[in-house]
Amino acid sequence: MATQLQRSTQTQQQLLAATERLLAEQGYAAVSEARICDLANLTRGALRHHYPNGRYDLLPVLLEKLIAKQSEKIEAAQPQNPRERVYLMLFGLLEASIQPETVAILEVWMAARGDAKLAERINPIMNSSIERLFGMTPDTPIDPDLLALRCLLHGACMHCYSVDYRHEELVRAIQWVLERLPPPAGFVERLSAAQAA
Amino acid sequence: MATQLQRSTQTQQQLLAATERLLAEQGYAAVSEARICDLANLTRGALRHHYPNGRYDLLPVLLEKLIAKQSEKIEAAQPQNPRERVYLMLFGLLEASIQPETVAILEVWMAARGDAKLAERINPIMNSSIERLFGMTPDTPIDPDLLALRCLLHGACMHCYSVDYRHEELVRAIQWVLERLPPPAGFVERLSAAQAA
DNA sequence: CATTAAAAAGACATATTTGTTTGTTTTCAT
DNA sequence: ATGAAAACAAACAAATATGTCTTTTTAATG
Repeated sequence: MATQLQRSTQTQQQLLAATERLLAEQGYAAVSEARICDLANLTRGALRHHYPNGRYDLLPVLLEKLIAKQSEKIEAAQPQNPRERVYLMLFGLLEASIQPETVAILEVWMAARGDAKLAERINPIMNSSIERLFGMTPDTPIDPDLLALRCLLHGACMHCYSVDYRHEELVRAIQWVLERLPPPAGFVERLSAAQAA
Repeated sequence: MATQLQRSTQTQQQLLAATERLLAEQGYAAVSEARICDLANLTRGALRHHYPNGRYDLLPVLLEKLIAKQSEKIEAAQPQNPRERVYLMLFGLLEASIQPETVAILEVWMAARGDAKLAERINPIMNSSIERLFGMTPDTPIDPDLLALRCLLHGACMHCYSVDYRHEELVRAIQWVLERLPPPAGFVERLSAAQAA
C-alpha cells in the first residue's frame, strides 16, 4: 500500500522510462501514447492525468531529466573547462556499448524541428544543455577544437545504428583520435585521481 | 503535350523532391503522403499510382537516388582509396552551408530501426552505400582513422540542427581537424589538379 | 469509518494517416 | 478518330492517433 506520492512518482517514472526506451530503440516516429502506455503497463488515462498535453508535457520533462543525469555524471569528475568536458564525454563512449540517453536526446532534438509546438517547449532546455553539458554559452563563439570534438561525439553516437556498427571498432576509432588530439595536460591524471577518491 | 514517359518521370521526381525536402527540413516524423502531395502539388492518387506501397516504395527509391548522387560526386574526383573518400566528403562540408541530401539519408536510416518493413527494404541500400560512398565492405574491419572521420562527418551534419549552429564555426572546426589529421600526402594536389581539368 | 480528492482506467468523439476503390483525364496505338 | 491503357484525381473504409470526458479504484483526512 504505497503512499499517493510514491504511486504517482512511480507511474511518472515508468512513463518516462518507456518513452526513453521507445526513443532510443525505435526512434521518435515510433513514439505514441498507446505504445508508451503498453510498454509501461498503464493506460492513457494515467498518462494524460500526469501529462495533460501528452508528449508536449512528457518530452520536456524527460529531456530535462536526461540532461540532468548526463550533467551530474560530468560534474562528478569536476571538469575545469569546456575542453575537459568534451573529453570526459568522449571517454564515456569508450566504456558503455551504447548510451540510450544520448540517443533519446538526439531523437527529440531532431524531431523538434518538424513540430513547432514541441520546439517551443524543448529549445530552452536544449539551449541550457549546451551550458550544462558542455559548459559553453550558446551565443558565444565556440573554439574550433571543441566544436570538432562535439561533432565527433554526436557522430559516434549515431554510428551505433549503422549497419556496420561494431563497438570495439568504435572504441579503437575514438582512441585513435584521442592519441592524435590529446586532452589538456594533466587531465587524465586528475581524472583517475578523482575516480580513485 | 508531354509524352507519357516524360509526364510520369516528372511527377515521380516531384514526389521524390518533396519527400527529400520534408525529410531534410522537418524530419521523418513529419513525412506523410498528404504532406508530400501538398508540397508536390499532386494528389495521393498520383503517389499511389507510382508507389503502390507508399513510403515503402518511395523511400527506397529516394535513398537509392540520393546515394547515387553522392556517389557520383565522389567518383568524379577519382579517389584511390577509402581514406581519400572520407576526406573528399569532409571537404564537401566546407563548401555548402547545408546538404539536405545527407540529412535526408540520415533521417531515413535512423527511422528505419523503428519500422521493420522499412528496414527490410532499406538495409540492402544502406549496406551498399558503405561500399559506394566510403569504398569499404560492411563486414570487413574498418581502420580506426576512417571510422573516426566518418563519425566526424555525420556529427557535423547533425550539428546543422543544433541551437548554436553557425556555419563559419563548423567550417573552422573541420579545418582544425584537417590540419591535425591531414589527408594522405599528395591528395590535395591531385584534387585541385582534377578540379582544374 | 465516512468523506474527499487524487490516481488510474475506460469510453467516446475527432482528426490524421493509410489502404483501396472508383471515376476522370490524358496519352498511345491502330 | 476511336478504343485501350496510362496517369491522375477523388472518394470511401479502416486503422491509428489525439483530445476530452466519465467512471472506478485507491489513498488521505476528519
